[in-house]
Amino acid sequence: MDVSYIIDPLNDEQRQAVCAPASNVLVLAGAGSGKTRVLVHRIAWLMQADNISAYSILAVTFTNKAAAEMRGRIERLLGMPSKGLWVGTFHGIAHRLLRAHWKEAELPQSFQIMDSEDQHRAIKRVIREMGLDDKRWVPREVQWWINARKDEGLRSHNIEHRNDNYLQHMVEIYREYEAMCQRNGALDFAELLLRAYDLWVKRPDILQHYQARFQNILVDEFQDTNTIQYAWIKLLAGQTANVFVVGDDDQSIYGWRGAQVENIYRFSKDYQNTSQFRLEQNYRSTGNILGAANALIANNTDRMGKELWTEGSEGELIEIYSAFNEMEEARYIVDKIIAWNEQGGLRSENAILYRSNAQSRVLEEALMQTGTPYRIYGGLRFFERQEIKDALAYLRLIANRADDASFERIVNLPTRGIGNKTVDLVRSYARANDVSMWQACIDLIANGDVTARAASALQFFIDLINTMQQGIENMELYEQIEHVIHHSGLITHYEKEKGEKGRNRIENLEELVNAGRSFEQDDWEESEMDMMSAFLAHASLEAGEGQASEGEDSVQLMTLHSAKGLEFKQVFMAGMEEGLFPHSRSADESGRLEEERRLCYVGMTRAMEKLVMTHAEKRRLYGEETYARPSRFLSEIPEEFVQHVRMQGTATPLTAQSQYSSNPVAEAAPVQLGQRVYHEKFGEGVVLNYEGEGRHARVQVNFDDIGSKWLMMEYANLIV
DNA sequence: GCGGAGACCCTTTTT
DNA sequence: GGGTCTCCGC
Repeated sequence: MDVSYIIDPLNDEQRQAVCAPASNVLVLAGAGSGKTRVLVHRIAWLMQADNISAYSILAVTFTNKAAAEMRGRIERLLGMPSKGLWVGTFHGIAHRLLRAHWKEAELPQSFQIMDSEDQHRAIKRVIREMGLDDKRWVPREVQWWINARKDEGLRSHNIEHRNDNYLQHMVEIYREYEAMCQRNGALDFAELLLRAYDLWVKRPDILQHYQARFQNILVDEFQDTNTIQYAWIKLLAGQTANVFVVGDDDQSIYGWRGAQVENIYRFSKDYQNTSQFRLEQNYRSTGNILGAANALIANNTDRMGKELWTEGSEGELIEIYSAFNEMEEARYIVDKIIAWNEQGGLRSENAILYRSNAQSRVLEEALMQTGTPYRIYGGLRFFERQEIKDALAYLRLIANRADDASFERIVNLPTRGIGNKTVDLVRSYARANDVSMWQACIDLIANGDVTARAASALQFFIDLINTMQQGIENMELYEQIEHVIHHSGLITHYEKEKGEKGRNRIENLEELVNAGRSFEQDDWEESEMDMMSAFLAHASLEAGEGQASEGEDSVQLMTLHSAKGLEFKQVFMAGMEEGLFPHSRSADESGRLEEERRLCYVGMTRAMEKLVMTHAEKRRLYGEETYARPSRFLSEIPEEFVQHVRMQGTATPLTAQSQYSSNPVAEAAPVQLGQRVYHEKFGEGVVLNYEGEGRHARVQVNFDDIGSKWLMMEYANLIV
């Protein structure tokens, strides 16, 4: 068989990795070095050259996007559908296993997946029911703690707490939460992995089946695996499978959610006969961008050591722009994008990256003002929207009456006279008698234990759900959704919400019907599940990037985290300020700081042609004005790669001076342009510019050591 | 039981 | 700044 189409497009290093003899392989792949390409070609190689069946191959990724892309590229390369091949996220594959073996995993067949918000609500409820103070036991923190334990493979009974009061409480909450999930047939994200792992540990016969099948396991982004994922792979691999992992320790940015970079180092020890390959040739970025990124990341200790290089040109210098405040920063970025666009470039070739989602608002406003189309990734995703979750809760309750979380969400939405008191009553009856809240309603009505008014309201709700279930029998999936959003009263309810918000919600609900329709066409695979259950699981596992206006050429906005794996011709990194990036919460531990630096490295290496990093001296964030120094990461980039750009107008300070000199306030300024001043922290410098009056007066000083800065006269204490 | 007004809290990244 | 929660009047 001719396999040249598989190996010809590869460079030497890539080819060695792709064609490595069947054994364990660790590929250390730098940013832009063709990581996905190696995985895709390796799979094709296994099938075509080694004649391995697609059925014996399992490829695991972290995001749905990556999984979809890998599958698509494999199919394009082979020119046929990848039948039998398992490609998916850790969570998706765990879910698939649990659906197939729900009984052995001790789950109800109708088990549901909770997203983070569902989990948060559930934990909150547990804390309240235990009579604990949620000021002291903050649901968010507890949630975080429980997830971290699950990621380590620990259940409540595995955790020692001896005389530690705090731990003891945490473990108790954890235990109660576990019990509640089990009662309701609800699984959180971490539980999917843990259950799938436990399933194999408890049932060696099932494990053996999969071990025999998946003799070839491939893992993408290996540096992001956590303890349980590592253990899961290891269990599956057993003694005989060949494991091929690709990763980059410099791009490990998920330590905060349990990812263990150490897993890369461990790999060669845990898997015998591992051959190791390094991909350092970069096909993405210019020499200057790579030089800067290499220099930055060299500040981290604990690296496996890699240096990216390119055959391409040096390209343009990296631009560092010092803005005055966040609005000016945004305007600068948008202007550059518009210029790019006017010179014939696409808007979609531009990405604006930021550390935290809170930064996106100002950027959005600037884009909107200029009528520049944009698209935001992350933030609130489709299936996470309130109205969508309401609709899904109806569908879930129809599918599974024991789903208490869904019950609570919609029992009085739209309001139908079932208030907190009644719900409390239902909840405590359910707890006391160990039945679902649904069943509790039925019992309470039958026993006459509720007021006549509450009883009739509850009965109305029960009838509503039952009637809808009958109503949607024999309907197509999308018709079922349509039926439910109308008959539940959700549409009417949201129609009452005024303004654009309400209209959007209606549109989203209608979009949900469309989502059902396209799910039927594209995503539905025959399996143990009925289509509705599959759709509901899909809604939890894939938050749904799909937004409207996808077709339009638009600027891409996203956090640095979600930019990993992507590339853009021109990249803007906004908010390069101490406290924001590196984030203040990362300052205390050095490990966290290194992770921030890796995040910066990830951001920089997204750029193909041009990288612009901006910082603002003054920023309104979380409703408060803050002043921040430029990020230390900026000063870690050697000057040879950098071009500093100052605020517009300041490049010609003297003309600016003539404009201002007619201004009486400027004339009254305590400093003069061109004057030499001394600042306690920044040393000596020359006054370049001055503006504002009184308390708000600001002065720009070009310091001998650190360059130009805007300072508030009020605080600067300049010595003339 | 319902809805509005104001206090209160947080505030990184996501499958 | 804004989302959530609580309280209060209807």
